Amino acid sequence: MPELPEVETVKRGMAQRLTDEHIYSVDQRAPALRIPFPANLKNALEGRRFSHFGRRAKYILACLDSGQVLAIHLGMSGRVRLFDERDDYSPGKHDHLILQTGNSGFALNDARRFGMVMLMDEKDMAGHPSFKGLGPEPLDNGFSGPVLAQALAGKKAPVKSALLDQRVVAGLGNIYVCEALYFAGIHPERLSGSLTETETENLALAIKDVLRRAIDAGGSSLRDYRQADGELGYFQHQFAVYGKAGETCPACSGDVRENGCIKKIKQAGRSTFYCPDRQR
DNA sequence: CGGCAAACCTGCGAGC
DNA sequence: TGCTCGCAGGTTTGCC
Repeated sequence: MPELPEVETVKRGMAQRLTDEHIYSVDQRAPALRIPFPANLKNALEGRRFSHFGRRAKYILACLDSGQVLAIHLGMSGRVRLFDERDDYSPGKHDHLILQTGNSGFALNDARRFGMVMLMDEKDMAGHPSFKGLGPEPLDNGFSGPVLAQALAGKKAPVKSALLDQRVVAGLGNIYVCEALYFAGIHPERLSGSLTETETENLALAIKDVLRRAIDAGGSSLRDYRQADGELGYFQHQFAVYGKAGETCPACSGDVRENGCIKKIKQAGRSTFYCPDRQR
């Protein structure tokens, strides 16, 4: 399900609910998701307190008072179901990990089991294989047109594929790459290295803008903490091109045409949606 | 080295 | 109604 905005929304829901909560039980109901659960998970968690929550790329970082971090990746179908009454939760299908705290708790639900749960010392995180090669956080000040241009320079892959590469920029997925390219007016098949300075500037701005708007939409759907489960928030109803093949994009909506402008193609095995008239 | 397809797994909607 | 097919928001591996 989740790309950066959804993961950020889930993280905020968890932070709101679980910060300073003490963990008193860990129920691991499957041996593994995409990778095995950490062998010492129960021991490492029980009795600890959640000190704070963070996010890096699409990983939720649940930080413990022990100095360790529980890093959760939701894969394609992962959800975090928060609950608020102690012992008030009966496991459902695909609930693979259930964690109870004094006043709350959550179940990690993942039908496809593409998700991951890892445990590491906070101080070792930066060097961990899953984090070492990650590119900049797109919403950080350090991410800009020139930084993006640098990362794309010399790459032969189409810009669409390059933006999915977490080493170029962290946290984007198929949906928001399509949306950002649309708002930047850049054709997804353009070669990465061929973008002008103006185009990389516009692209960096479009990435920041579309992510911010999606997080805002997710945040607005968060008034009920139960919606902190990794589903696309209301923003999915605001996609300009993603999933809209054959429909008309917002910029073309004033034009008279028989068929919608939005096309769907495959790039590196992934669907790309774009408007040939507005993306060059 | 870079880029791409395949694999990991289940659920869902479309079409017959 | 029920079956089969194709497709799905991610990451990693292994092959060219």
